[in-house]
Amino acid sequence: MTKRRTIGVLSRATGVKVTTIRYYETIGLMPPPERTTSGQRVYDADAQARLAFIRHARALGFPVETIRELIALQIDPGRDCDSVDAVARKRLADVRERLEQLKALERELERMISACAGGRVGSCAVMSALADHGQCLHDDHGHAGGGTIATAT
Amino acid sequence: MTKRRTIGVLSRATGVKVTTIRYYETIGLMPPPERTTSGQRVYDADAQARLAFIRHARALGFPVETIRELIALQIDPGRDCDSVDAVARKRLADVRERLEQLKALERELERMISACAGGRVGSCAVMSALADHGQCLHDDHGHAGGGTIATAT
DNA sequence: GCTTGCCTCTACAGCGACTGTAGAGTTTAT
DNA sequence: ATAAACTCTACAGTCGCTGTAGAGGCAAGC
Repeated sequence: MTKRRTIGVLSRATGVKVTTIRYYETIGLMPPPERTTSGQRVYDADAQARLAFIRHARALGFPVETIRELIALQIDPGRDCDSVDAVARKRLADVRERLEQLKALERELERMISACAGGRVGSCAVMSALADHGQCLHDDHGHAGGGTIATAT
Repeated sequence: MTKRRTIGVLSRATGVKVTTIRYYETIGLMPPPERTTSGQRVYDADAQARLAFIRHARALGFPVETIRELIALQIDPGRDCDSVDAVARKRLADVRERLEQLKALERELERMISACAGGRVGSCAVMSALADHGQCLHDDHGHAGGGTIATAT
């Protein structure tokens, strides 16, 4: 007996919000499930496994497009593992790059905060550190407008 | 003689793209500058300082709303420095939290990749690690649907 | 004066990955 | 029978920009 899951049950089982599950369906990441006569979605164990896979990959920061590729590979399990490995390695490289950026941010924020003596805003070290024309971080203020600002948080 | 800067000059001076400067104007982060008779924007040194401040704060990951608050504080420099300090500390806490998350991702990705023996996709360790129902990272799969998936990269 | 080539203008759509809302219908529990 | 909880669709909004289209402006060289 294959368990019949409504979208809410599936949501609680996987930790993916109901609206997000429907969104994944609209973008083709989840296949359209069967419906009851009244039109409610009914999911099986395969759907749950797939959603769990997606959730885990998203938690690791893989973009949706990459997950789409991984699923395509999954469906064709005879192929070489290299592409999967490459995707994971690429992701690891991205994560490490972001880690370095964040560590730099951490250092600068620490420096700013420790300099704050708690006076008035007019003489606040944090403020003057910010007003300082971006010397500390990545000061490309001379030549090119390569203004890729660090993607937030 | 106050230098008259067109938007392109300002852009090159600060490393903020022309379109982004105009965007900051529409959202009220930059004040509307003077215009030539033909309608082109003309900026002064104050505008450049303000834009440099914004750029630096954005590079540190402060959200635009927070920068708006900081600018409001800046305009009123007699007030206590506490709120500025608090904003910076909050940001530091956010950065550190994100650092921890990313380190966890790094560890899990390393583990996945080192387990990959390079066979076929059907038996790929990376794939089965992903299919594994989210045990490793933050397995809130029991009770609540608190599905805040780690914000990507 | 005229052309060339870059610069600037406005207005609006699109990105990624969802989230929120409105308004209506369905299922389950009491 | 009724209330509570769930589900449906469709679409707008989020954040911080980026890209596009089509039109007009400006300095330098001829």
